[in-house]
Amino acid sequence: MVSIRQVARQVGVSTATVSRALERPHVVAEATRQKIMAAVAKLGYTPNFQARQLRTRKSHMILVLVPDIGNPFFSEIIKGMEQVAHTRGYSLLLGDTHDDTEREHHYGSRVMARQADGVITLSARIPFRNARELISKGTLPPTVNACECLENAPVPTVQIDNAAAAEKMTHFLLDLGHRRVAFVTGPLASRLSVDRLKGYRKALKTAGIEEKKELIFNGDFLAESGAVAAEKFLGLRSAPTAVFCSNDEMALGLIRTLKAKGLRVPEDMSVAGFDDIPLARYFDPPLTTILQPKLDIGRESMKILCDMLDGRQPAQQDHTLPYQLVVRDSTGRRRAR
Amino acid sequence: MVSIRQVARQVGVSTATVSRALERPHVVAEATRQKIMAAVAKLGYTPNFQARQLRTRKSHMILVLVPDIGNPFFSEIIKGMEQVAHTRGYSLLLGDTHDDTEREHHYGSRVMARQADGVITLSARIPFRNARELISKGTLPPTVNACECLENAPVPTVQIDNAAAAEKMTHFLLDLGHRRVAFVTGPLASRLSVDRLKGYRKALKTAGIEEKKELIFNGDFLAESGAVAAEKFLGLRSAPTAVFCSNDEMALGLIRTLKAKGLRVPEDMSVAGFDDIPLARYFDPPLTTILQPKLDIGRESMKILCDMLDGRQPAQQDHTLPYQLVVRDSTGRRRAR
DNA sequence: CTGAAAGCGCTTACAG
DNA sequence: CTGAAAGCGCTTACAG
Repeated sequence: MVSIRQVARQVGVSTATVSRALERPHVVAEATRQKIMAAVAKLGYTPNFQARQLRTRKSHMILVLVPDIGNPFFSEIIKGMEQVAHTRGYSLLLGDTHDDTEREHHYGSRVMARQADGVITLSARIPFRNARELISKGTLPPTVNACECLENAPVPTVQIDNAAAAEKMTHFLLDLGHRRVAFVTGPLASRLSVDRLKGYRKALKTAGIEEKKELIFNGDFLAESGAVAAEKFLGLRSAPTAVFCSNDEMALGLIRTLKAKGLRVPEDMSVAGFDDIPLARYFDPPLTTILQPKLDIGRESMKILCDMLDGRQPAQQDHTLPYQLVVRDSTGRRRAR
Repeated sequence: MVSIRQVARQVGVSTATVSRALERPHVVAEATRQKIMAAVAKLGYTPNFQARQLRTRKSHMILVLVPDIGNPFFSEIIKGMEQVAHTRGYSLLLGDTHDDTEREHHYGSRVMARQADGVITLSARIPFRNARELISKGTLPPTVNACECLENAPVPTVQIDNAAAAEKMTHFLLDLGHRRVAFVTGPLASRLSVDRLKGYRKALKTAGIEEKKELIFNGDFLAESGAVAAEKFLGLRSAPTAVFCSNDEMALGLIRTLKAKGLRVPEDMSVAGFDDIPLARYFDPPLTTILQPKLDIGRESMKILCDMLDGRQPAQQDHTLPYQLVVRDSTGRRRAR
């Protein structure tokens, strides 16, 4: 590896001058600068980032913690993060946590070790072992949360209003004449899943419809659990005429089972999803769902973190982005059976 | 930030001893070690990675370059990479290149700057501006390629035999009685897409079937291009009875248009895909496709790179992983019209 | 088993 | 506009 000293020697200047020529070209005499640039090119010099980072005490890396990078919902968000990070001179240190606390702490320690300047997490936990202590001491490293919600923590959060979105979708189904509207939850350990359930409940209440326990199925966001939910709902004495799933994958799994049992969607049962993953419009039937602005969630959370690293604290804690109810063909008016 | 000096001072030993206690505990007297560990805990000391990296000249980071992190095929592969990286003590520096050479070079320069010890790329290019020169000088940083194939470059490649897989699928369709088998390519700038096309052609040739130009559609791996392909094929005087798409998304887009036009799959037209993304089994009909071992591709490529970083060159350049023809319901025997 | 010292490759106040 | 010097926070041969 060629270092700054070799460039300096070649040109006959000090390393300080080489450093300046590279970092703040205008403070160096033009002639000097040109000689330096020529030497840099000739020697194929690339500044050592680690050295620079150590000296400037900045890594220009952002740790991104995701429960499952294979999930298309998350990977879209990360795409948005990368866009902003790139334009602002940061790189992504990616940690797939498998939703495991140990792994979160493992990666979180990289921030403590200054390998990253801050962290954006897509799960509901702060990834530091001694999070409470750090918070009370006011020494929590710059942290932003996307999609989830960290309670009692001074951490900016970027998400849609999950409860309101779920409420809206439920009302939409209700307005279509459905009275027995079932709901498939996500893993209830996550705040976002709970919020969606709340929204569903609130809509029922507003409409004066009694909540039926058997119409709520605890899913896990995987397509297969939608399939299991379908089996269960179909086994009921009185099956629902509409099902609202907490994500698109579960809706897809549910629809598949419905069709396998000879039911038509939406004629025999309406089905709605949540997220609007890229393939949702290609489902058969195309899925009615809640569009989450995935790229924007990624972009906004990264923007906030970068601002924090630049010393600008966000004006507010909660950043609520707009969602959209996308009506496609998987939902329809309730029909007499 | 508390540094190693403060720990040393607290215990009354040198920084060297603290460093040893942390890195090679057995070379330090047990009593000393315990005092040090106590101080570490008390002060909340975390070693500074950047300093360690600079000193040891190892970043323990791997640059992973992906054309589109939002693509579920790629994100599964990255998942596999992360698994191996984590167990071997490496972290992922993620670069989304949008298939853009400039961005590849931007991220590639991070390796030159020692911010990463090596790179795995999922595109067909070596991400260094002066790649040729580096190769001829023998100073190419450790590089591994996954899924694509870098010609004339001393870079290990991990992939399935795309040509053989495509050939097998084509034979499968032919054996079902189809004679007019269409093919939707991926972007032909990529070697892998060309290989699949080659396999398709070879199968036709072996079967003694003349290749028809109008039965080959140049797609781009997006669902929409499958839809466009469907329009085109349906507009032919003599439409194909089977279509083989170079990935699952295009197959899905194609199927949607087919259905919209009133055709049944597979009764009126058989459709096959490639990759076996997680949702492929939930398509309607469930998609016949080539299963690529995505996690294994990720794992294997990371294993090879880590081995290289440990000084172990891989025995061979090409690492060909097994694929699988998965027959589901989107393909069937050719029927008389 | 431990310490003093050198050094990884930069950047930056300070002085001129 | 430029240089000498200090220092970021570690690790490691060397010596004892």
